Amino acid sequence: MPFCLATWNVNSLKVRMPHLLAWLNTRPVDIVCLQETKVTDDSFPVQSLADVGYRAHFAGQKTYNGVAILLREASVGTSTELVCGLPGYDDPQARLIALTVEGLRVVCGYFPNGQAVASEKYAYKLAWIGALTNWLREQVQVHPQLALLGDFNIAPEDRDVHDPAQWAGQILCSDQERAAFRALLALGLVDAFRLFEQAERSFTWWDYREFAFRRKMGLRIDHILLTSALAKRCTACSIEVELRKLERPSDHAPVVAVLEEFTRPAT
DNA sequence: ATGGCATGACAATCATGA
Repeated sequence: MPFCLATWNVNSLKVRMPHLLAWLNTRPVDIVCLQETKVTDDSFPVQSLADVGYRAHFAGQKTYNGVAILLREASVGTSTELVCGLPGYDDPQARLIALTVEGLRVVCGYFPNGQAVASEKYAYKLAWIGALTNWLREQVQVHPQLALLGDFNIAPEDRDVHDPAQWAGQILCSDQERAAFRALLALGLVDAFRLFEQAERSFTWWDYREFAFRRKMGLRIDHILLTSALAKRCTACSIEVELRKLERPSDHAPVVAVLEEFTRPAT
């Protein structure tokens, strides 16, 4: 049985629960990273997810942000080393959660949007990613099998943008953001999606406005980065575009990476 | 040049997203 890792910005877990449950029913991925849950921890739908076989770890806040990692009970054991919030970076915004399961370090991040280049939020975005990069530099040493999944809010290359000329230098596509993305790769991580041949105009986010989805006007800003040890085990990576076609969809589609059968290292 | 659409908080608009 292959082992599947997924990431999905749900844009409100409360609103997207029916979609999430239906999706997990047809595609029972083993580990699911969620962003923009927009729920406080006391109202996280723990029971509804337990009912369909998933154990949840979460770090949320009111109205904005919020991240979670769901573990499929039938396929993974106990998790350890739970981290909520970016270590060493004092941040009231709930944007990071990490845990270790099956020898796998799973880091789920909701990167700041940045709003506009040169804005205060842009500076925060770059600082946040810088702090993440520094923390991961240590993490990849300790955990050779590490996966960074989430909404990066960065389109790494022009081929990840429906209209590169229109987006040139804009937020999500600026040189500094792309450099920050490459700095993450420089830690020894690889973009799982680009390990395989993919269709042109493959995106993970489409604006709700202007019929952007049907017009294929999107960006690829949700990613799964893998250490080389994991990349060797990765046999496929795809975007679950079908979920963007549903009624009341999230503006993001999930990304799924498939790993070949995991062999527990000898202890 | 601006807003479009969606969500949540809050009770008519407003902040935020990307």
